[in-house]
Amino acid sequence: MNDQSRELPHPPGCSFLLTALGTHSATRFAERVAELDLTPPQVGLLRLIAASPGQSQHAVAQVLGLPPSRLVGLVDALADRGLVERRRNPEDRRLHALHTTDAAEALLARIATVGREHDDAICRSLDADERAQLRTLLARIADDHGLTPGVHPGYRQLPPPRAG
Amino acid sequence: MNDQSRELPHPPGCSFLLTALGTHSATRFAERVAELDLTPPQVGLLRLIAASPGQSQHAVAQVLGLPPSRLVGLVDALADRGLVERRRNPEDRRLHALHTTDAAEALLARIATVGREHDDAICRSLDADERAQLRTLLARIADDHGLTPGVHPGYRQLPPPRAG
DNA sequence: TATTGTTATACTCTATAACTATA
DNA sequence: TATAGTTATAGAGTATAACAATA
Repeated sequence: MNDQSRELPHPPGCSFLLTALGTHSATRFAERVAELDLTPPQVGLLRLIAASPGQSQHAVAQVLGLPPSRLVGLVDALADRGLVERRRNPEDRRLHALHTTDAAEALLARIATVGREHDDAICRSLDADERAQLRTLLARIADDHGLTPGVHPGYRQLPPPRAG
Repeated sequence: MNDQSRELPHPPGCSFLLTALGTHSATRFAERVAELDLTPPQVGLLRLIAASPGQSQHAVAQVLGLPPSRLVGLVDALADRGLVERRRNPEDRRLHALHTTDAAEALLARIATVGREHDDAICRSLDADERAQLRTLLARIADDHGLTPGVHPGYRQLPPPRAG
């Protein structure tokens, strides 16, 4: 019988706080972009295409770390709404270069606003100095673990390449 | 045509780093506990039962923020391995009090070790002072957002009660 | 009639593998 | 034969709702 109550470790380590807050932040962000009729993976893809237009689906899939077959549905959803278009490369008709459309501009601006609002909501208990401190510490960890800046690691099923 | 390449916001805000690192940390932790044949939800449940034995499934479900029906499968898996047992309350036979078994002790110790190793791996690029700083900042945010200490918010489908 | 726990069902997300077209 | 993209299929995870036992 193990009936005496034990404490959960307190204070918890950084990693548990990171996991818990990361989940919380991701959930809140998903709620916000849902009001733009977008899912977080769609947002990440749209922003990536806007930042590096003209890449093939294969190339984009590799950057995000997901199988090309999964990209099809994501691109379809954005293309059906006129936010993204596939352009066949006449020199190699197998390739579909991905581009955002003019219609995506307004939405990208709203996404940027939502992102800032989300950031403010998450960090509202920290002053400017503390936020800068936090960014510095988190960026150090992210770099140490080889995370690609600006790319959410949640797409990939396999670990990112280890940083040297 | 929107062909000129634009930068992703750099440096990113705290919230994106939090989301990305939280996902990364969660994935790595899942890999570690998989070697103990456990999933992260099972680990959270086992640790909760060990910390507060004797609670009903209903009560545990409420703490974790998941539907009671989901708890059934989680408890079943742990009970089948002899780590947890359901004890009927003779005064109200509807209630199943949850307890860890003696056999769970060794596993809980290994979970604690794995947790420390995971924490060290995540934070290895920070010195002791920096880790303390990070914990302080993250704990402030977690408290501000009403996260229950020691409870992963990823079980629940609805937001935790907002902090006053 | 209300509550605890369980079972049945359906839905979402995603990976794998087969397939088409181009090279 | 190899590659880009697509479609088909299956599996994991989870919520909802119906159900059984107990109060």
